[in-house]
Amino acid sequence: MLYSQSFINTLRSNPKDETSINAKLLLRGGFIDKLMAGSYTFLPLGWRVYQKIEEIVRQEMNAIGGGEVLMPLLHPKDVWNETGRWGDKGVKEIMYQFKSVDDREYGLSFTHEEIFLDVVRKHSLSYKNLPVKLYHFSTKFRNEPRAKSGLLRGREFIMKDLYSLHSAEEDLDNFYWQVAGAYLKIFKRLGLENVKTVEASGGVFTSGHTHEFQVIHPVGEDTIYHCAKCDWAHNKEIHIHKIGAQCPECGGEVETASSIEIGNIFRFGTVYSEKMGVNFKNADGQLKPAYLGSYGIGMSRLVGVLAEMFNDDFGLVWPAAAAPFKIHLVSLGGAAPKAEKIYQQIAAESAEVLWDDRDESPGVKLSDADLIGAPYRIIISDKTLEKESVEVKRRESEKVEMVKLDNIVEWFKNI
RNA sequence: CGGGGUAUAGUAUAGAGGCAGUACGCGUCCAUGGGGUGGAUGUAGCGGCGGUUCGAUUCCGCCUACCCCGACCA
Repeated sequence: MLYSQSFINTLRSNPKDETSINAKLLLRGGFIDKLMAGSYTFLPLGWRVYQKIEEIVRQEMNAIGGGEVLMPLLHPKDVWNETGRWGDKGVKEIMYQFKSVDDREYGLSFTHEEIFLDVVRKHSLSYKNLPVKLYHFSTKFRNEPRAKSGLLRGREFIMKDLYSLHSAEEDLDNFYWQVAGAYLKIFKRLGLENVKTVEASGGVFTSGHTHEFQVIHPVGEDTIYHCAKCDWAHNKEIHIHKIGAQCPECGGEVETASSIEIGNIFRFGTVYSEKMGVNFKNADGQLKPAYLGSYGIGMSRLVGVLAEMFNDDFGLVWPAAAAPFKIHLVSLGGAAPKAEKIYQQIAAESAEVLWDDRDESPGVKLSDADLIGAPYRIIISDKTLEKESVEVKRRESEKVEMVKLDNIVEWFKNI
């Protein structure tokens, strides 16, 4: 992609009204734009990052048998009344509900259990049809009392939510842990190594215990208690042990940490199915309520989390899997014609190259490259051309490497 | 929702009860060409409503928006 044609506008100074690292860097780098508190536009760079993450999540959801769909965001009151959630105090606090000019009442989606159940119950289900596993990427609206921290807590954000319906509790349990495994795989692919699977309460969603996926980070809003030795972890809400106490699993020491929640999984059992009449025929021909699970990942929040975690004094340092471009090609001085050739050669192999073709000073181009944070920077200049070479540098490293012009395409094939 | 803070150009910032300034950005021109290069020139601004005043962007009040702490939290 050509820089000059890409609507990339970096800022020289930090925005005065943002203090969170992710908001500062993403705004400065031209990844996002703020409409209002908790509501951001993803600009071309930011959307590329989002799409990288989305594709990874999609692959892992498909791998566990999920079918991708897209459910509506505008919901009629009636379906929410069936579960009794429309009038629920906790729900009313976060759900945007309103009356239209036609005097009918609507709500904006903050989750999709009701809609998913409504979709599946319209078909005669037998145990042979189950499980059903559907997921989608879509906007969630939540009237947060306080939006904050850039992309970490918005009033409108993108979530991946997966819903599953089962004929037996054990089947739900199995799938529940299968999703947990897929989630850890996703986070690992994104470069998030130390994600804790934390036992927690279900908030407005369920009275049973659930599991959250938490990244340990100082800006986190959550507090978790986790074992220093094994995988045991509890959310503060349900935690009854003291710091320094022994882990109930392995006897190791319990530590506390701030963390950011990036995913959450729920087992609802048959509660909502009973309320909404979501039944299936078992092998004996009897109608039984189906078992529901739901599983979320905060997609847009994940962009913020990565920005928050992967940066330095000069800008973002994207993990390879989420970087908007793999290669940031900078041409200096009279090297533009050669740069164009290289650009075309690399672009022919993959679209993952951004060529800064602007007529700007070296300092501007190099600073912007740091700010944008692609994993590899290639410089081609009169100086490097004297050696028939380009300079290659990894974003997180100081070291530069000279690579012969003739070998550059091959070089990138092998990384 | 409670507490604290802020509001001047696209961005970041000065400023005074009486013509609003600087830097960056953006436009044009010249020079330059490996870490936000130098010079010339142009462009664009006091969040809203009300009060005090001859006169308010400045003082006062209210509102709104944004940020932070707390409460809350798929």
